[in-house]
Amino acid sequence: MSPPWRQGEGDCHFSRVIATAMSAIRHALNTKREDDFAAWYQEVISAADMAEESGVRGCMVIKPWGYGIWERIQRLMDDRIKAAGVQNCYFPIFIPLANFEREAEHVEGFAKEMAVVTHHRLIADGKGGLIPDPEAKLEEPLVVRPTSETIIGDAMARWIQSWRDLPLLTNQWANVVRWEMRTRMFLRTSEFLWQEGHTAHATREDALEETHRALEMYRACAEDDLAMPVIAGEKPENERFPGADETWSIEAMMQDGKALQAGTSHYLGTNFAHAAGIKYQDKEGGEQFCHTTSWGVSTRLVGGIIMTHGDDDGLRVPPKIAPHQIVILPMLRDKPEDGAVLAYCEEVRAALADQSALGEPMRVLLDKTPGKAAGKRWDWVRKGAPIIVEVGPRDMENGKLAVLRRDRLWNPDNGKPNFDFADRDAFIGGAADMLGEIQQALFAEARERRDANITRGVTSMDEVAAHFAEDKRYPGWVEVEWSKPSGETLDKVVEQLKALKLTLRNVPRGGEAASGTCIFTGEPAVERVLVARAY
RNA sequence: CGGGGAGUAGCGCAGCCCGGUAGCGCAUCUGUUUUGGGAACAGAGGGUCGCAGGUUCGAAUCCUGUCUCCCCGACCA
Repeated sequence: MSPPWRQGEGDCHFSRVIATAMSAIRHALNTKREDDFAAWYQEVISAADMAEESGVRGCMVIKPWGYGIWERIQRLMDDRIKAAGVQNCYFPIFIPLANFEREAEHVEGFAKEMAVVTHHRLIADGKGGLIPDPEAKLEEPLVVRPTSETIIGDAMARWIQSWRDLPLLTNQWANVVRWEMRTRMFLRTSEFLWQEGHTAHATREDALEETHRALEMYRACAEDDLAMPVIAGEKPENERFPGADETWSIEAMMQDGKALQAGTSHYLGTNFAHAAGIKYQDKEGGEQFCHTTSWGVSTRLVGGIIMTHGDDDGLRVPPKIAPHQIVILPMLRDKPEDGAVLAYCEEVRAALADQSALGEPMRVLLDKTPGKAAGKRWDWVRKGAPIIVEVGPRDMENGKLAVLRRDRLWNPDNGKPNFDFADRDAFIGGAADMLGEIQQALFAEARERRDANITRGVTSMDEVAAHFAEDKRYPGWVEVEWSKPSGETLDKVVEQLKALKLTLRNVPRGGEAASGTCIFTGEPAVERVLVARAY
């Protein structure tokens, strides 16, 4: 089976490059996806200058290009959150230990990966170092938030008295800490950045509606903003958030065929309401517990973008989330005409920046840093700027520009960068459309790849095992019918799958009804569930 | 947290077994010649060899501890 990134591309540009000129192409990265996907992923992060190691286990320094992408995601997501009537708040990073003890499943889920603050002062150890002062031990340890249900639940209990106070719709942008055993940049770090929405409602119906609204918001953001196709659906019981009655997710397919849980939305029932005393008086004067929800997406999305859109030349950033959508590189030669070239570039920059693309002011960078344009070009290719424009003295004289689209980097005929020597005004006039096209092209490519790699109609565990056999490097996902077992029966299913390094992803929302028998239990199937290797 | 691998200049690595002036390629800086598409040549700068102890006249090299990263597993909304 060929790698997923070669599938679903038909006779498109990239395939022809592969066929005709691959050997001639000198890629901007050293590692190819096909040779070592994990090493390639890390190389993209360093080559695109997105993040670096920090010296603290599992924690990273997010550099301007990586953080700029996160800021774009934040901006677009925050707009969607606010449009839904949710208000931003900020809650403390330190949570009293006692808060966590209230919800039994929640404790169990997070206890093993908690950072705990036990002292509030340091003291000299007599050997030139510092130690926590034994005299300054906290009466009650504070945990560094791994999520904020408990502390926000406290606030909700204070803020809600009447049915008139509902629904209460809050969100916070914050960092959280989970002491992970094994970390990977962006995908699983000990500290990460996210948003967590927390809402309280009068009824189960209202809370479920909010759970689904958030899920749909995530689907729309992933697909329309990040150009990352996802499958929205409900998580099986064993994958639920600790303390949730229902957990829903969006699952994205990475180029190596693995699934990435890219966002979750939980219906928490009245579990946290009981734990924190979130109650309201209804219209009849009776006391009721609130139904709550929580939902979040994190910097993990940046990892998802890398593994969805990256190629053997680095990252490709969808225009909607690119910090710079167009980068202009003047060809400077330490000659008198340099000034005129720069002025010409500045005119082009200003003309572009004056316009809108994809509903926002166009983000254009004139890169004046010293150095040859040809060298800087590859830096921007690795970073994945959607459009790179190079301008030399002769372009200036002729009113032209050399335009390079990152999604069509190579000329299939000669294996060289696929420059289009465009008329200046025509390019300026068409730039917004071109950015829209790139956004669409990246999404279409990823969606075709995903669709080509979901296998349906698998009716036995033997078939599943064969499908995910060792020699198949890119098996993608499999959808099977099952009886939705729970408890110990489900545990056995999970164990069976684990032996094949497989996990249950989700039951796609609005999927076809099941008609056959469960491949795990042999009982009549009730729904279809996705099975895949996962990050 | 268990097993394995690694940490030497910004990046990629050699040197370690067998202790004796810290090296190579790329990148950077300077100069010259070039230059419409990832320039060539010459010269130069840059390293407490992850950190802390120990052995030794002498440690990148040997020993102990520790931190961090990678791979496999366990774990992981």
